[in-house]
Amino acid sequence: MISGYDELNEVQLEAVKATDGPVLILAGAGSGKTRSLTYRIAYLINEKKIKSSEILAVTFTNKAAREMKERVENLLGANIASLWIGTFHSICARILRAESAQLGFTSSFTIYDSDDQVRALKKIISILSVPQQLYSAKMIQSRLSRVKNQFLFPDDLDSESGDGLDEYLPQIYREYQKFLKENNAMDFDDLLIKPIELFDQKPEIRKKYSNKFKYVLVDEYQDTNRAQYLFIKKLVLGHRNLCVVGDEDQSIYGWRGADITNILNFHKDFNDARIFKLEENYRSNGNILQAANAVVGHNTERIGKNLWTRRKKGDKITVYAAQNDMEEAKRIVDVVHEEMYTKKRSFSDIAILYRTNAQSRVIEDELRRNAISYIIIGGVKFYDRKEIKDIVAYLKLIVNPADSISLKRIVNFPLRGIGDTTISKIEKFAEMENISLFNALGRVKEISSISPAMGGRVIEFFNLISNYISLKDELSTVELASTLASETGILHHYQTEYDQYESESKVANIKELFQSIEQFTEERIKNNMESGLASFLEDVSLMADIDSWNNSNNAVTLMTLHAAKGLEFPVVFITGMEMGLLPLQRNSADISELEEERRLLYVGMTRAEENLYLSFARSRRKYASFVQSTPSLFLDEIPVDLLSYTPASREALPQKSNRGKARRKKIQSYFETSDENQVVDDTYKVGQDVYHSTFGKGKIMNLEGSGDKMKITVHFQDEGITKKLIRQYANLSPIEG
DNA sequence: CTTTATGGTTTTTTT
DNA sequence: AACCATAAAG
Repeated sequence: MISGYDELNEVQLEAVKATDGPVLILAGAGSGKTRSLTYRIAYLINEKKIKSSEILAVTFTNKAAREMKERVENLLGANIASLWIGTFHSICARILRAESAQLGFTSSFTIYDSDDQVRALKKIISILSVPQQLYSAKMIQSRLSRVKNQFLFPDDLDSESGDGLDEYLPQIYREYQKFLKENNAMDFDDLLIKPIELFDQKPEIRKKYSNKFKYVLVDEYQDTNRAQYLFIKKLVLGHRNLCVVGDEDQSIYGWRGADITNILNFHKDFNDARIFKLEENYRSNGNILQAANAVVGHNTERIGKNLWTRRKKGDKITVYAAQNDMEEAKRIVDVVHEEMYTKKRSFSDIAILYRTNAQSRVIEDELRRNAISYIIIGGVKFYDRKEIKDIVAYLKLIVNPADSISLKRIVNFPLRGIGDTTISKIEKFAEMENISLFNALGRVKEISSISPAMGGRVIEFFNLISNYISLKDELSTVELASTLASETGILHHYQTEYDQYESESKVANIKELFQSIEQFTEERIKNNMESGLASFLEDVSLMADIDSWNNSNNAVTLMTLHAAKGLEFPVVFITGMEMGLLPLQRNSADISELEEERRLLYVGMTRAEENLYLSFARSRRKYASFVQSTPSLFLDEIPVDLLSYTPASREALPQKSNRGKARRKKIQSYFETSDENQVVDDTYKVGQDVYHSTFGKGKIMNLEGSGDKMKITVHFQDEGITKKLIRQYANLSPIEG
């Protein structure tokens, strides 16, 4: 018997012991969800004598997986290396590596990130001659990803309905999948889809995994999408030992295809499911919890729960109204100092949250000026930096020579005098010969339109990579990476091609990469796991920013509200509480999107243990100019007696409005009256004459959309051209008469 | 054929 | 302000 079950409350203990059959744990914020899950795994192993290799636990981040594993090991006092625990993506990747041959891939397939996807799509779009002006590759990528997350295939798509892109989508989808297969690559979405396909096509493989994983646990179930749902459903077919944990109020990934109905309808899928509600919050002071409850209580898409705490009420929530974003940042710094001196906080007790990454800049500047150390999660990811991606692309090509996206990324970097034209010729040749682009490089001499001099350069590159391919099993990953960086001249390039400051930071990043490879290898070897180059690359692809964060750094943490999920801090700032920002403008018109914005705020508020500071700015720099804004309607949803306004802000807050219809009307009117574009909207009509500074006089042919993003098609007589312009940037002026 | 300059376009959240 | 695609220069 493991000790410590007295750490659990009654409901938690019941939930831990309900091991067999479907179980839904509705766990409010700070209700000891992780603790319950941890004990449940320990209980299965220790009391029910289930082997750790027979348990599958799915978490939302790799960091959560690592922490949970450590906690279970501490409870058991034993190593549980054979427990499968990780994100959907990493678990699926692991299955796919093992079964890749069944799907016509090799086990060293490459995982394409969204940048790679866009590059691939660009190529396909040009081949299929999809009107590029109308649909950017980026837009198509997100559309396609959404479709794939819903486990839809080209044939499932209705090419007639919706906008013009639907006409092309099935075709793009087919070509894109074909391209991926030729490159021995899968994208993020394939990682989820392919296992399901495999389970459907080969029932014996489904059974194999079903039998292996006798107990399945899924955390953050409210953020699963359809593909993830199907994967789990097929996996537990037969034994049905499935335990899902989630909180519908914390569902914040709808935009990524997460389907809140997965959790709302769990009891319909499994009608004998036992449901446990964890409603006691151990994290936040009373006032904070009450405020958070009040906010999320305005939502309709919820099961509903009554989250309560025995903790003291604590301080009121401070609301600060700043003139502009700089002042907001200054105020944050003041309060950070105040918290440190009066309450003896350390930097690591403090988190500053915001809706969009762009907001961090001003705050960072102010923190730096005041010598407050901070770490920032998100923004430009470490592995997304150019200098890192370049080296990683070399490594990817070495592991998987079929990967033409990585090849094209580096074939002329550092500059080798091999340009686009040459590559297109080789690509054409590869297609004709039905060989990979890499193999075509080796046969460049057979292409008559390429000069011998040029061919020589190509061969040199081909030999370079071939050499590394044969070396890859002899050298360790670090050795490979560092030799590569100096031999190819990448290091030299970054040392010389930039100004000193930039150059130093880029070189430092490259060194950091080497270090993290070493760290990874050590860690993996220690745990008796796959440690080679391929596994490092997979780790890199599936790594989230939060995964490498640890709170032991003595620094203030800056991150988006999304990234804050699952974390807790004594002191939390939520900044930019303005209409248009939180809720974000484009997510405010649709009621269910507005509700997701509200949940996002709820997630942020419930991160705070003792002190919560909310702030907004009346004016904020956006792009290159200042925009005025009004306070977020969400502020209005917090009972006034829980708030303490900084003096200046009281008059800036909206009047408390009536409940019900009046309030909803108010939400709408915010967008009707406060959006000044609406007022200007009748400036532009079809047929209207306009003037443009570069194109001269023109006539409006068509209008699409509204507001800043309105697309205006104008025919310019003088130039004899027709252009589609976005209002925000177009700088058109109407001509009277 | 490659490199550089110019001008047009663009920011939501992320595995 | 920064990034990308295309056009002109080398």
